[in-house]
Amino acid sequence: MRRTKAEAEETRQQILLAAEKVFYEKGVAHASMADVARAAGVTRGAIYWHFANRADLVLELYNSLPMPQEELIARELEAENADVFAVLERVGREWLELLATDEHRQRILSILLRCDTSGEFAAISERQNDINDEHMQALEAAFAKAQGQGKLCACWTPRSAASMLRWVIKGLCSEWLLFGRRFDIAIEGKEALRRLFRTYASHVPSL
Amino acid sequence: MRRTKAEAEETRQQILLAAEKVFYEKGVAHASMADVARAAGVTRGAIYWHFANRADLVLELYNSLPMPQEELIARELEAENADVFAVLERVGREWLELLATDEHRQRILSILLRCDTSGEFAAISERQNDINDEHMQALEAAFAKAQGQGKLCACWTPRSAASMLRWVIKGLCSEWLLFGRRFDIAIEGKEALRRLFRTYASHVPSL
DNA sequence: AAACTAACATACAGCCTTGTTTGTATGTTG
DNA sequence: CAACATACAAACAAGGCTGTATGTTAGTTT
Repeated sequence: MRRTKAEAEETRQQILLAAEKVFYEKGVAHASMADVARAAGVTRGAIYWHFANRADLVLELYNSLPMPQEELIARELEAENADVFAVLERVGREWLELLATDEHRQRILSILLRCDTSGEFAAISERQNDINDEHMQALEAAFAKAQGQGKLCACWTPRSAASMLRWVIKGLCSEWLLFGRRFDIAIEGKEALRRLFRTYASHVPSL
Repeated sequence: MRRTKAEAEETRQQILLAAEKVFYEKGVAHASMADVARAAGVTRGAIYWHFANRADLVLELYNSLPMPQEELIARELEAENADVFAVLERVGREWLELLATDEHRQRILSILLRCDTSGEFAAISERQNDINDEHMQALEAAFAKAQGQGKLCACWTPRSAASMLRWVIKGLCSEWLLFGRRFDIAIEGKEALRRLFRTYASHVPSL
């Protein structure tokens, strides 16, 4: 039963939604394509028409997440007298708020966190790694700029500051997502960021 | 071919070692019992004799990890004039060093991190959660003690300090384990702990 | 030394999955 | 309005995996 292009796109979205639900509940590894198909109200044929295989389906799930405007942030940080800490803290806060309010993002990130990165999903894992590397470079550059402005406390290096920020956010998010979301990530995260950036700026003797 | 008890225990250990290797390389979900058996030089029969199923095997892998002496630490912290920060920092450092030097621990923790916590492995996940909760309680109590001694900077609460410590360590470990161990966790972790505990102690105005 | 049992190996049944292929009805295009 | 391509459904083939049941050998007990 040939459908119009719009209808086809609709079923594609349905499949993605169903995959999100099923993979989140049963785990990527233990959910079959038939499970997804049932949840989407189609047959496996439809899934294999729109997606090459399960790995591709997960990848598209990942791609369906709108990513924060990195170029915009980069431009903000490039400004001559940019307040690096203020920008970074705000971006971090926005990211946490985005995660806190977008349930799709929560589920998809949970799926990716729990999904076995070896084997068929290696590609996804590698892409995340690449993105991570870029982020770290950008972060380190930003902190270096702050250091040049004399704003970074002497006990931090750009690298150590960037690493610490990344570790805290990563720990925070994984704890929240995998641990039943037993605290308010927006609030606690905001406080943690506040404290962290305060220590970046405070004037404590170097190590 | 009936073996003596000692020999049986030996094959049990062989199976555990093989499981560690295979699960680490292929991921728990995609490795079959036959894979493990082959790697151990036995048949699946031997595995099913020693372990109930795959989940049990993973659980025993987890149990094979010697855990740090929590009671000993607790007693140290209970001392009237205990230097809480010094103890906590040392314990954190020791934990990172233990992880850095013990490859079995690295592989097993990697397996657990990447293993799908829903479904058959829910039990393991719950146990980790319980342990986590205990740790958090102990940490919070320790920081509360430090606060009582007037050593905790006013901008921290016992809870926020404990959370931050946990997030940093968790972020640090997952980054290192899942990310190809591309930095020296003992050194960088030591530095991060140093900076973190310095901020706990430093006298910065409250939030 | 006979009876028993621990420690496996081997064989079996059956399910579930994946990927593909075929069929088909319906849009879409010239 | 053909001819073709699209968007699926349905059927198929093949294999892998799990759990168990059974077989077998060698310690162990009495």
